[in-house]
Amino acid sequence: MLERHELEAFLTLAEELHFGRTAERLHVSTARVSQTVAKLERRVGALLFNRTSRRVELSLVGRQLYEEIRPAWSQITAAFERAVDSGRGLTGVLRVAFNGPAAGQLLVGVTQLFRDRHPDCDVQIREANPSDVLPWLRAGEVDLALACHPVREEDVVMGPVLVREARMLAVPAGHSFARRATLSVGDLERVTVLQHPETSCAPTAMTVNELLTLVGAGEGVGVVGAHTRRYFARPDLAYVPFENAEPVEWGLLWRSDGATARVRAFGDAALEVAQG
Amino acid sequence: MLERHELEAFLTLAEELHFGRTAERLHVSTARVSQTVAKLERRVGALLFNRTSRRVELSLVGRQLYEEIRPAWSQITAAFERAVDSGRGLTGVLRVAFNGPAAGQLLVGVTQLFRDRHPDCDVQIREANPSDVLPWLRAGEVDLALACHPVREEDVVMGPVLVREARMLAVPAGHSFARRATLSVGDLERVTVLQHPETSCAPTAMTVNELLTLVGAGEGVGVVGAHTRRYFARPDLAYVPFENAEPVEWGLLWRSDGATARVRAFGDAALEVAQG
DNA sequence: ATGTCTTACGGAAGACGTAATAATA
DNA sequence: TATTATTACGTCTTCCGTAAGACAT
Repeated sequence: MLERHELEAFLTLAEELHFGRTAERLHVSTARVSQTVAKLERRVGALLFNRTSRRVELSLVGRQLYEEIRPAWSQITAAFERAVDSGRGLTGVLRVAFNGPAAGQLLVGVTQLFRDRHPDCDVQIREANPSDVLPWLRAGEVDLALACHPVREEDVVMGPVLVREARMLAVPAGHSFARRATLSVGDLERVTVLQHPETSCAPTAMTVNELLTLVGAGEGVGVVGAHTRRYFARPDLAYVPFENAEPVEWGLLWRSDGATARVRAFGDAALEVAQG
Repeated sequence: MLERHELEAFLTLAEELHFGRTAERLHVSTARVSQTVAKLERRVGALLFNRTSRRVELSLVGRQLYEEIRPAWSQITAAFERAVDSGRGLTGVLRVAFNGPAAGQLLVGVTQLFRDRHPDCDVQIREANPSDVLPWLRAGEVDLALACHPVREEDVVMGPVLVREARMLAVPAGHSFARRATLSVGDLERVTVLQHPETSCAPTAMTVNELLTLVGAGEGVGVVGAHTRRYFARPDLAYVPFENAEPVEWGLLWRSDGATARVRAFGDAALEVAQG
């Protein structure tokens, strides 16, 4: 008595706190989520969520239940995944997200190696905007993402660093910094730094192109990785390296409860390609 | 993807290793168990059980899966039970097994107190043969059992001792021991001791009456608790106390993953009745 | 030959989506 | 008024038991 679909509806709603998004993640209608949760609450005998048509939040019993069953259910799904993997070897689909042409190019090589080794496992690559990466991972829309480290989230694991590149500043072509050979981090205090999703949690630009356009328009400057200079050379911009900044590091991300054999095997392939 | 009914069919079959008993525990037909497991195996891509129509045993992947999933699922069901308890207070049914008239009499008092405190929770009492106690607990047919301590099983928990009584020996009326005021444990070496389910794992008598009948027929002697003398006084038997034996101890037993609020509340009531 | 697992098939339960409704900010 | 949760209802999947079959001892 506590069906899988009820469990997942409850867990997902507890995370999303929104019937629409929950339904989307579960690929069902919002009506179904509502009815499923309502039925569960009737059986428990108490509201699991306090909600109006505008806000959803966990009740006390709901929170307690969530905390107790979330890790256990992750364990079960992971164990099942492992059983499938050892049952049929590496099969199924592995969905990988990336952001930016440099990451894409790296993934091409990794994917070739992976497909070579595991021909029965399908690999699907999707480009993501930086702000999509974590939501996609959390929703299970992708199993892996190649993104900028560091991501400090409890439910997401970072793999080893695959690429390290110099941190550079994108400035308008006419800016005084454009004539400098190098910059120091201290120089940033004298200019407006536009936030960029790869390096910040509160972005003003959702994509690299948006950021660079803003910089070109003189709205400010932007911190980017060295690859940007190669892939996004523009007449209205100049890129100047820092002399004392930490490098930008790229690596794979996956959900901490999503470390399936597929994910681990892809991580192995990625590390080999990056090192070789 | 791993429905509750599949999970329970798998876990139960892994414990019973028998489709018929599994079906019985799950209250479904054996055909259903067979189809459910078969479907699960198709999805995993490997046999979970090696079986003929005569023998069922866990495969390697099956064993791995069982060990990883068993504790997690227990956690989930227990958490759900707790949610229901805190949601509607103590409701539902509590099924308690006991063995022997003395235990039954104690349970009458405990049940009265429990019903007084938790009028919304139904209590069902069933008498069990000593050999039924553990199977019934494991199958979830009862939530609690009042039985002889000690039971040393990993999946069964013993509550505190509720009753302590002298250990006595049942002997034929004409036996030389029948004229003794007391016996020592050493005396047992000179006679045939019939095993009794309450005190042994390899019984020759399934019930107390069977044991006493055998003793009366001169087949041997039997070790029993003092209450037996009161409830099973027979002309063909004599009961003689030991002077140096450990007392017989009675207490409640429940499944280690079945410590619901109902079970705990009944345990509390039992302890109060036994002490008061 | 008997007990046990599996296959075949018809019926019922309930999970699902669409569309209309209620409620909140 | 717009957004979001809930209710109503018809469809369809699939879970289920019965009964017959296959298999091993």
